[in-house]
Amino acid sequence: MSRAERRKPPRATPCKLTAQKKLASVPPDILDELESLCTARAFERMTTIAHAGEEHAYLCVVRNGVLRMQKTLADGRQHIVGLLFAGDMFGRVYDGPPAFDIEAATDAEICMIPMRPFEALLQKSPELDRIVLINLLRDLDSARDWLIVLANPRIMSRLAGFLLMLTARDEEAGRQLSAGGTVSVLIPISRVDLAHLLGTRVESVSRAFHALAETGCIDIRRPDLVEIRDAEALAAEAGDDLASQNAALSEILEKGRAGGG
Amino acid sequence: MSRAERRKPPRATPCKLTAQKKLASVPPDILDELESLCTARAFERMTTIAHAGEEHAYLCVVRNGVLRMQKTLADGRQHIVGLLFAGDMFGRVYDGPPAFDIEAATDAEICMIPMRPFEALLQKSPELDRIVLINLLRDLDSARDWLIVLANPRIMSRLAGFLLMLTARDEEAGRQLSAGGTVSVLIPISRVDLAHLLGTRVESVSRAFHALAETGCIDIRRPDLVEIRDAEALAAEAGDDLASQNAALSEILEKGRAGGG
DNA sequence: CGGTATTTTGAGTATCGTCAAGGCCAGTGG
DNA sequence: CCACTGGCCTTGACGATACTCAAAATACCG
Repeated sequence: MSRAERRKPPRATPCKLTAQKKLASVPPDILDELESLCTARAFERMTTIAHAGEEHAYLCVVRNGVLRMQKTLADGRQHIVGLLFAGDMFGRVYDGPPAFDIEAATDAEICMIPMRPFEALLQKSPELDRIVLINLLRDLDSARDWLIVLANPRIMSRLAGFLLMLTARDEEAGRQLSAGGTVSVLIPISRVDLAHLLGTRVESVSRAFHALAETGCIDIRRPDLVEIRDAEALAAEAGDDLASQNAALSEILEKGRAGGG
Repeated sequence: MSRAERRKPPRATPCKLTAQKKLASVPPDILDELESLCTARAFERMTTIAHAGEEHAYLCVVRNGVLRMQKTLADGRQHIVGLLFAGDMFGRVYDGPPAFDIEAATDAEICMIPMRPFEALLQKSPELDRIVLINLLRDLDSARDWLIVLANPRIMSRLAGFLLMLTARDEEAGRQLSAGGTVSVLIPISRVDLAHLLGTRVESVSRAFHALAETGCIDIRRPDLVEIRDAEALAAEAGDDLASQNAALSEILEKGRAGGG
């Protein structure tokens, strides 16, 4: 079923873009045009949303769920270079085909706007253009965050970095942590995918999880659900440079230090 | 001396931006305005060009030399997240302060355009805006290339990937390789920096260099100058996914395969 | 020519990758 | 309702690789 849905995305419904606070600065008339162009579509887990080498026909905004950007190698192995969460955009305006596939890591809903009309709108609205540009800058920062995480020689440290970045993405989690409490993080991808993302093997990922649990940093509730018990220890394990470098993350740790002792 | 020059860049000279083929599609009148705003400045090796946390006052284009983007950690260690070569742009339009320092890895000349007037020009010229946008997309691809290189578990493979990306950046080198010949690549950063970039230690980098020399992939002329003897073997070592994924690189290898046997 | 920074080499230890087997969970079919 | 099956996660053992510490060799600069 999911394979058959690849080329014809299912369940097109109108989409309320006004909910996206990212788009707050866009003038109402442009926003109206955007909404008329935009359809929300649901994708099942494991379905491919965009293929590497095929020009993006849509500019997309993730409404909910998690997407993964990946390169599928000749031998069938997959290499993940990033994850996309709610609010993230993708689709390369003005440019040629992408180098990566986009797949739904979980069931996901996506706002899709046909590319050509979107580009036309981009030229009409400097505000919208700015948002796209700033969004790209954020993506770049995010990719460089990943570089720092991956540059860490120890797998356990890389996993710590991953967990922190996952937490930083989620405002809700941030609030709970800064209240001095613990927070549960849902890990949206399998161990295999996580291994690809961290540049290692499944077994090492598993061992790293349990090593972090051993030191009291985390508590493994389910394979895909961990509780952050000591965010600071986790940050220390990740190398601390990560925390000092990521604004959202350092804010969380800062608050946690003040509130939770 | 070099420390003193940090805040007041030396030797401001007018700058011919028409030479940048990237800017070919910009209308002449806009280009004139750009050139009147732009001054070229020379930076000595090791001098800081932009500080993390300080908003960029200039949009910059590298004329020659190599720059490194890095995070300086609390304990003084430095972590490199990318290199900038001739033609590369940096400076975040519309956005807040950057998370990384920019330092000259070699002596370098840089075109600097004051940010506010540049942003004004950006709103006047959709062509210029597009160029900035597409440039960002390229940076993003480049960062993701790095992710794939860094995800490789073996240091020797990461070094192979680094050398190939270095070669792919340099059109001259590409041409020589595609003629079936060998090509010498100047490594613009020290072993320590390279170790930081590859997420490992100096000793391992050194060993990896000599391991690649042992297998005949490269020839070490000087510590900072290696000759690529077998680009294909290097690509195989780097994992091949890198080559298939990077357009410039695969083109070079393609030509080399056809021309040099 | 001497002093310094960088690179290289060596030995020992920790970590990770590989191969193999076992356990847990959900979905399937009796 | 229960046994079976397949996918995913975990654990164990062993060899390969990389990190740490220490020291020597080389290149660079005045």
